[in-house]
Amino acid sequence: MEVKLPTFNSVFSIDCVIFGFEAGELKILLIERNEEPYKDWLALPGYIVEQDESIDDAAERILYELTGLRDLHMQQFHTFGEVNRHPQGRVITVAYYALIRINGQKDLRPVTQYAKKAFWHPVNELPKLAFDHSEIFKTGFNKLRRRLNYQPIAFELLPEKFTLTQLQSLYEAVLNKKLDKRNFRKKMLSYGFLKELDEKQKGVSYRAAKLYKFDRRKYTKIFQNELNLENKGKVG
Amino acid sequence: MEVKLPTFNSVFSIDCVIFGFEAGELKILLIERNEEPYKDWLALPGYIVEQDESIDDAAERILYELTGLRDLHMQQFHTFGEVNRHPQGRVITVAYYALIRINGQKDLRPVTQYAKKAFWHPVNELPKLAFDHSEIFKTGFNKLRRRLNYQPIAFELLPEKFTLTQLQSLYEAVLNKKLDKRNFRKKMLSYGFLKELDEKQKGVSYRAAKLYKFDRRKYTKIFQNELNLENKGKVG
DNA sequence: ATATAGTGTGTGTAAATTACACCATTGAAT
DNA sequence: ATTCAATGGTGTAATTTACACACACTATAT
Repeated sequence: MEVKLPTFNSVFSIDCVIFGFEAGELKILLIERNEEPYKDWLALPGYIVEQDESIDDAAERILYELTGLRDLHMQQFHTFGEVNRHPQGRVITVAYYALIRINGQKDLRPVTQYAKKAFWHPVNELPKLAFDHSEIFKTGFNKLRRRLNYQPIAFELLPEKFTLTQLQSLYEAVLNKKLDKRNFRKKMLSYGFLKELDEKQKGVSYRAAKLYKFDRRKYTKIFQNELNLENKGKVG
Repeated sequence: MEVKLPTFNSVFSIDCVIFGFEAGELKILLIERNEEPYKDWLALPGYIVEQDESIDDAAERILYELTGLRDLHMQQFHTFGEVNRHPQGRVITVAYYALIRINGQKDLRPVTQYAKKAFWHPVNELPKLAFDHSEIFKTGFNKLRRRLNYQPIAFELLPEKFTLTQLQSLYEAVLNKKLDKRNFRKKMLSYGFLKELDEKQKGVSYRAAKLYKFDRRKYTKIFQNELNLENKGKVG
């Protein structure tokens, strides 16, 4: 059945690439669309920017409306402006990404009818996505990789208390390569912004590892005068 | 005298931060505006995107119309979408940057009446710019700095034949810090994509340095299989 | 209760990279 | 001819990175 669609001109939209980390796997948030075009397809959460909101505000609103997630720290990473990227007309989209702890989150519940549901999907073996969203995801993943090297973003994906092995496996999942355990530990600990706790891991059937947490105050104290973390912030 | 201006909604524009290198100094391209708002102010070259052109195409066209420069390899780096960044209405602008050899270029000649003239200005001690262009410049400069570390962009700023000292002083100008001469040479040469020429510098009143050129074929050959140049591509 | 297999924790050393300081060469000025 | 100013060009010590194995803990089988 062919559906007749309206066309429109000069529209800004936002698309979101939201990363989470769960069970040693890196995942992103997808929605199932409930609207033409690409009805029933999987897609990144995304929608149109209003006249009276900044694009940053729009990104937060849209993510909330499509997935129920709020208060993420989202950052734009690229703008996609091919003429025919949207079948209904000229839509330029600004892509944002954010990181989140999956465990701490409740259900994902779209609050508009534009999405049927929202769910996490491993970044490996993603299905085809609506529009040019596969390309948007790929670009976002590359940016994430780069940023991991100079910003303390990993801690936004992990639970508050984590082991060094968990931290390392996150780095490995994002960078898609094995890292050296000794050096990773040495380097991470040498920064001084990881706080060693008295607790140990529980419920594991092997030697329990020490738990750590990220001390943001120390982090900003250490790096407040440094413009450039290229040497200090790099792991791997 | 107050000028009455039209207002408009939902407009995309492009702004360009074009870097050049001349006499050991890093410079950017500015225009003097010939149109309200901000008539007579200095600004980045920028204008509105048409309906039927991709933003990448628009960037090239707009730069050409305002400065006469063509065929630069421009890359977007950030999109600015505050509601009130433009006094006449909602304008979201995608900022692009590019690099160019100043020497090789002829006169700068705007081909529309929107700019009175276009000229190079050192990045140090920039005057106040129209709109939020000072912020756009600053963001672009930071991106340039980062990209210098993992892409061979320096060679786009230098003449075809250059000395290692020139290359180093460009890195120093962009990164705004002194680098170690020995390591810089060792590292640059170790990559293997610099071709040593039989020629030497001419017209200098001191010991003439060897000339080199960038061998892009070797570069792509060397790095074709590497996703990630973090270790190899880093200088400094 | 004891032995054993399995898995993750946690550490030392050699190789490679980076930081640093000096002498050499040339042309211009006197 | 001598000195000065400017840049070219190289060796060594300090730091960072790469790499492999012994030990601790748990679960399971006997």
